[in-house]
Amino acid sequence: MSVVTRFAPSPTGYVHVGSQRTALYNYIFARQQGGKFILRVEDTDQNRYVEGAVENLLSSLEQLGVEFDAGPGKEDDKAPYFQSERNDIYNREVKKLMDEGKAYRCFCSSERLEELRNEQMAKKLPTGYDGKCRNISREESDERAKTEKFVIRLKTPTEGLCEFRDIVRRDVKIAWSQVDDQVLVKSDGFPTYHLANVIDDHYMGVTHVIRGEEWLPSVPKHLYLYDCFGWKAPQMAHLPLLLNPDRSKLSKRQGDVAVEDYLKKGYTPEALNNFLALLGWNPGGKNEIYSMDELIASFDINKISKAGAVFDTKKLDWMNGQYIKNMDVDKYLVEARKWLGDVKVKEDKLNTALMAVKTSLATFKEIPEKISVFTGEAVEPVVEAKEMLELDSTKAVFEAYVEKVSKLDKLTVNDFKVVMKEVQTETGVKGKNLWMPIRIGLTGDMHGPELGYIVEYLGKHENIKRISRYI
RNA sequence: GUCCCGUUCGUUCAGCGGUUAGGACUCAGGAUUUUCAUUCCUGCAACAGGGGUUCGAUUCCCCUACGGGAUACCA
Repeated sequence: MSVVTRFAPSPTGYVHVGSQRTALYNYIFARQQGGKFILRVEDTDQNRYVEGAVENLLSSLEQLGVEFDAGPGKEDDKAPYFQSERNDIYNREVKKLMDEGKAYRCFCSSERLEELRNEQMAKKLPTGYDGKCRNISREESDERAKTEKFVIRLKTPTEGLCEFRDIVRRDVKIAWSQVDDQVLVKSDGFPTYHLANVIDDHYMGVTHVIRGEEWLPSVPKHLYLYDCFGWKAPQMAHLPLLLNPDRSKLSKRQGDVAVEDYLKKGYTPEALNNFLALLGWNPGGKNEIYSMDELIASFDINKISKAGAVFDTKKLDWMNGQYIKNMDVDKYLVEARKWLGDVKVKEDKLNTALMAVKTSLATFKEIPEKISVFTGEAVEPVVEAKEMLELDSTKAVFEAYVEKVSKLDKLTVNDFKVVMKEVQTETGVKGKNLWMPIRIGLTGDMHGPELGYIVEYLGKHENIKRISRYI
């Protein structure tokens, strides 16, 4: 049977990087197995509706190149892909459960439930529904349903052990006594995650459920539901969580968690995917840079690690820098131009300036700062730089430099090289004492991109003007 | 409280009964470069603790500690 995986986020308004990794693993595994990857929107919680969230979700996935084969906008015979539009299916299936006595209406108030929980906690007992409405007769239940609010609960086993195999966790055992009579249908008539998830996965033909570790304790409920329906359960793979530097669950409070945040900070989709894919799994070997195709080729679902991984952006920075350095020149130039911000650069010299900083970027967002050496005025030299300017040799270099440059019509990178050669011959100064004063004289700074680029960018007159100040 | 899951350098990932415990990032030092960056080389740095099993445990089992998750009419 062909593999079908799915990414099933609830539309919260942004894509969490942890979700992105889950989506990535589902996508990669499906592609590798020659299977199908589907996107399903889990929007059964009416209270959590966020305007524009679906558009945002779709756009984030598209930007990162995680392409689904079926989903919103790509409907097929399994559609709809919004859970909020599938209520007929859920109702139909729940009725079966009710008729077979595997689910029941519960009329308990939320106040009673809360009280119950507090009592159980106080007595150091496991918390959970006590089954008060479990044995109400169908007749009485039907009657009360006409006037009272209710939810529908699953009648889960009360004793024994639920044992199952997880691709990541291997063998897991959970006692049924720990499993609550899960609410399947809320009082507003919408299904809970547990119900909708199982029904959808079944009807959509999902073969592998790859999702976050937070779902592991719910697996018995899901397995039992498959059982009640007489369906074959998919294989499960519960991924380790992404963590904050203090090892708590990665959260907004301790930094950016949305994919779009990182895109806005100038990280490339390729680097972000590469980085995320290697958090929890690694093909081994020296190389850490993998294109999507390479990830698909080398991914091994059986080698996903069990422990949570800290989302440390240091490595992301390095990785992103690698992607920028190795980026095709044309692509780089197009992308880099989007990040100029307020910096005003002469159009005819823009490419020169951008190429000069290509190898020094960690993210695109650094571009304005990095190319400001071209566009800005010279900064005030630091002490060490000033000392350099006061050297006797510097005076000779500057005079010779101005003299040579004055004779030229224009000043290109190559002209500059020739000039420097001549200055060196004439003054006898070479090495650091030759080059550094020119750099400082022009920019005021001791560091920066290759001098030739700067010289060419500034042009003949500006060169003369800036150097002359120190003669 | 109860249950589940986890624990190898600071971070990340290898290792799957016998290894000088390996790679990558970070950091430090060096080489190259007119500077910074790049690139290259070198170095620092880890098996949470305690019991077993075994001729031999980082690898298998148990306990403890620590961390995380779940415990919702949220997903």
